[in-house]
Amino acid sequence: MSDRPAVRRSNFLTDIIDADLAAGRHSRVVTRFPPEPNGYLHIGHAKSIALNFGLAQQYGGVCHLRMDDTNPVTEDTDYVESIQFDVKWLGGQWDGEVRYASNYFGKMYELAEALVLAGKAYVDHQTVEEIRKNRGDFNTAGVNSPFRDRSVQENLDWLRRMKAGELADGTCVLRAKIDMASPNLLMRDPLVYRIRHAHHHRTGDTWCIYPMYDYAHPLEDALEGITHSICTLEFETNRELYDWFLDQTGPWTPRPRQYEFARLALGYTVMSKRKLLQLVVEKRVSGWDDPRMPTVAGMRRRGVTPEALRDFADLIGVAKNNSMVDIGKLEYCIRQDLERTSRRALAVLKPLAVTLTNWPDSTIEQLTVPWWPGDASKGTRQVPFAKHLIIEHGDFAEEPAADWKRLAPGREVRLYGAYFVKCFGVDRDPLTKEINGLRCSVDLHTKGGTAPDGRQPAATLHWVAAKTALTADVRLYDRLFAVEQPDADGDFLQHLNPDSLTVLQARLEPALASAAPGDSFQFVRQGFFVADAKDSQPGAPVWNRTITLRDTWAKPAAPAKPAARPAAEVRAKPAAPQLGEGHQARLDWLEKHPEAKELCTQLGAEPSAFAAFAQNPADLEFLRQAIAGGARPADAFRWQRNELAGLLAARKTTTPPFGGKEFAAFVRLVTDATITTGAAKQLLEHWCEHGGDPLALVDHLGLRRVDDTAAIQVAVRQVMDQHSAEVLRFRAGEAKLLGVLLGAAMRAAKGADPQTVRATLLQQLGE
RNA sequence: AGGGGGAUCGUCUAAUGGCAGGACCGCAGACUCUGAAUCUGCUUAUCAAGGUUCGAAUCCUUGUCCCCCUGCCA
Repeated sequence: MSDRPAVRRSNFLTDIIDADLAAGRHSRVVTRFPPEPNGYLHIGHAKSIALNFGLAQQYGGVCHLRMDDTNPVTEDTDYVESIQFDVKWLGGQWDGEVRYASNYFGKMYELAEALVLAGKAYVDHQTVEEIRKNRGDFNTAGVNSPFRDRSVQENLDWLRRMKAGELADGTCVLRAKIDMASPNLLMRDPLVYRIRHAHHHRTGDTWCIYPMYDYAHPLEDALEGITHSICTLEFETNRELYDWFLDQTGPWTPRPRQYEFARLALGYTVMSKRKLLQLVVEKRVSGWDDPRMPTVAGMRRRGVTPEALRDFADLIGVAKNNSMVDIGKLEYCIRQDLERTSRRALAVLKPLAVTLTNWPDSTIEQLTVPWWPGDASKGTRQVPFAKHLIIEHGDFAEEPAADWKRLAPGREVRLYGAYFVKCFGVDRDPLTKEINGLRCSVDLHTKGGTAPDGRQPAATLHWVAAKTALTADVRLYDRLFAVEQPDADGDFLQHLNPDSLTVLQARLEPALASAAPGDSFQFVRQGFFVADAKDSQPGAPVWNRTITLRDTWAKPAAPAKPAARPAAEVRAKPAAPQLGEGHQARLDWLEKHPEAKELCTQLGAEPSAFAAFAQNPADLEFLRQAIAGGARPADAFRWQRNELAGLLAARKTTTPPFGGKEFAAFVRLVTDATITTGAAKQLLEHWCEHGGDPLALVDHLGLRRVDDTAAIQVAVRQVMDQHSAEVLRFRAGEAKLLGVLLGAAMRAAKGADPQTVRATLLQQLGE
């Protein structure tokens, strides 16, 4: 995607892909970016684009660009164009042609008929309200539709009439027959097709029924051979349905899997399409590409580069945490890129006239100034210097503060690329008394900015010559919203930043007249500016400020930092264990189950914790069998609860691949000291994965306990030799390195007792 | 209430039972023809309580807090 050295990104998705590749589930990675063509792409999409295209690139796979155009009433060809443009601009290179969900309408319909034939879908004539009402809610199961048990033939007839256009919008829908009592509301007979007599931007009037997202999306993925279907967190609940539809229509090779990551939330802006649209419609901004908008088009016009956006995506990473990204990170990426790519130019935003009293009236000197500071080889331009100059109003103070470095009465400064000047007089408007001009002298021996005597002024100022300076519109943009979370409460519009746009008539050095639309410059000491691509005229660019320079001196614009959490408040939190109502309920449960209670007493287990465990009948029975099999009760309980449970959870199951009796044999291995605890964990993991006989596995895996102290000493010695640096540091006082050394020693002295190894290590370390 | 997710410096994110790391921000200094950039250094974190383990951010238990799900949108 870019020519930068490929960085190895590591996140939960690369972990999954690594595992898939290692296990041979896929031989190559196919991802997709599936926007709905009903709006402009924004920076959140840019994150998704970087992710999907980046993952494909990182693994040598491909990424598809697919328009998810299943709802004809909101979608449009114009959006299709802008989306393609933006994706390309961001550097996304999709595999083959642009794809469209609508390309698969025929296949999707065939599969829907197959669903009906298989008795897995039915046509429902309930009204919208009835469907909603009968779906139930979080606490109550839904009720079956009266049309749920229609015959296959009847369903097929109705479906074909829907497709044939015989029915008006809303007459009926096709629903999947799943489970109206599912705790996941999406599984309560979700809609598959609805009737929409609407013109589709691609299929025209061919169809009058359109598939719903939950049905269409998995099929689009499967049909395209997508391996990893990556979407945002709010679709987690939809995954069960995604899998259901694929299971009912498959088998598919490859079989796509859906994974979810946290969408981007950025401070001082809004990201929802609805709110962005509202800003446009209500003319709070000039359009989708207003430079203050977080849209890709807006940022492009603002002067943000695709490189900056990609760097930003890399910087913020990918995870499942709901997070709010500090907008400063975006600003950092923008500055960092522009810093190394932009030419430097002189422009004065708020003018203050300067007259050089010792400069000849009519002399205009052309100074040659490099576009890149300190590197004339990359190009120079002529900058005229004359008697009447303009400097930045804010660069002069009549009564300077103690740390003031700029111009003041009696002080000398350097003019960028030109001469040293010294102020000796201030002119005022006779009426307002405001300063309207400075009288200065110029040191003619400092041409180019260096003094023969080597003196260095405290400041270097930007400037232009009054007579030759261009006058141009410069638009100063700031954050669109005044608060970090505009949509946290109430109406987000009330948080609009009234100062998000300021238009100035600025004075520019003449060379800037030839800037092409889209050209970026750093206006020295001001910020990065781009010639607007829309409003610039040939020879007369209009400028947008992309971003200011970082300013560590005067920081009025810096947002107040949220105060650090007061430590006292943290400590004030009650340290006492909080026992919820579940605690008492579990104790009550134990009272009602004397057998379990007796077992609990026998184990010496904490009653509430044991009850929580014992409330699962399968787990309790497993434990009973283990005890019956001869395992010491407390050990059986501990190993089952602390170790086995975790291993099973990691394998997404609850039933172990062996019975309680076999488990007892395993537990006895530890109790009778045939193997150490550490070895037992290894054994258990292997056993869960591959099955077999635990006793045989002990020798097969070489886990039998080793008590040979001589062998342990050799192993420890070896480890110390291999980790001499750590040993040195440990001896120098870094006690935490004992863990590293001990870990290595444990692995070397396989099967040895940890205490013995530890003692041996400590002893040798002390020598 | 039910279901699905999540909790690590102020912010974002690593560490897959063995040295809590990086980046942004901030602070201090150096350098500077941009109070920028660059360079150097520094401050700051495992939601809580128990348990398992030689060793826990990581495994187990119980809590706490946050997000998502009841469109014929995607």
